[in-house]
Amino acid sequence: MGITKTESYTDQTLMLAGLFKALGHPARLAILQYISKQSSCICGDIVSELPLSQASISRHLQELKTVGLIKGEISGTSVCYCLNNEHIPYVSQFLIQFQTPNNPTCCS
Amino acid sequence: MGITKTESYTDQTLMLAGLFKALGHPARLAILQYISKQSSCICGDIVSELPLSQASISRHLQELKTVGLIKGEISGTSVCYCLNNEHIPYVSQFLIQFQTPNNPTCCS
DNA sequence: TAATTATATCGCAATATTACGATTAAATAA
DNA sequence: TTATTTAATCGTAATATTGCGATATAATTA
Repeated sequence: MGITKTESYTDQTLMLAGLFKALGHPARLAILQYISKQSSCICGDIVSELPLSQASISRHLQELKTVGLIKGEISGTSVCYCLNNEHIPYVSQFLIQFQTPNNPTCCS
Repeated sequence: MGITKTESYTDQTLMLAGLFKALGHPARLAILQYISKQSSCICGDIVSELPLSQASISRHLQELKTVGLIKGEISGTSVCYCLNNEHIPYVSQFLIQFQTPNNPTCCS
């Protein structure tokens, strides 16, 4: 149905899935890397960095903001975006459980 | 368009985005956690663990397998799935760049 | 061989995502 | 006030995802 049975999962699982989902698009990864590369806040010159329209970049930025991966602040006519790394540790921590050695007797 | 301009990104970015995307659904996170919880290979009793139909679970398993997050091996009439942690370090490594301290002069 | 079991795939419907041009809104500059 | 600049939002079209019932496939068992 293209709709997810969200009521069946814990809040934590839903939150993590939301973060992963936001990270699950190459444009958003590129945006995050570009913002992270800058030492200070950058503004909408992401548009000139990526081969997407202003409208599309803006939508991706909103998605990243919604899940809390970036913050934005109006400054004049432009908007300054920067990383919000608050949630990154949860994501990294979650992945650790999958870093145990592969079971050698299993699915060779 | 619901289609991504994949030709604009590096293979590495596309691969990471694919992994994040696969992780970006609560059912798939739940499946991974369930598989990881078992000490040995488990089979399709994931179906009885999650509130999804056999067809839907099977689809999610295929997606996880496609991006290489799990491996599957036929054993009798059933199929044994287990984690493939091969790609996890890339994902974790990628996230490290975002773990630098937030710029305090930026987007208070 | 026929039935059973376990899983994958097909076909479909509902919803979501992606992208963009056009428009709107809000702040600044002329 | 009127332009200009910058970014968000609207509307639309194309494609993707999610989910399930039904069916197919493949190995096992009777």
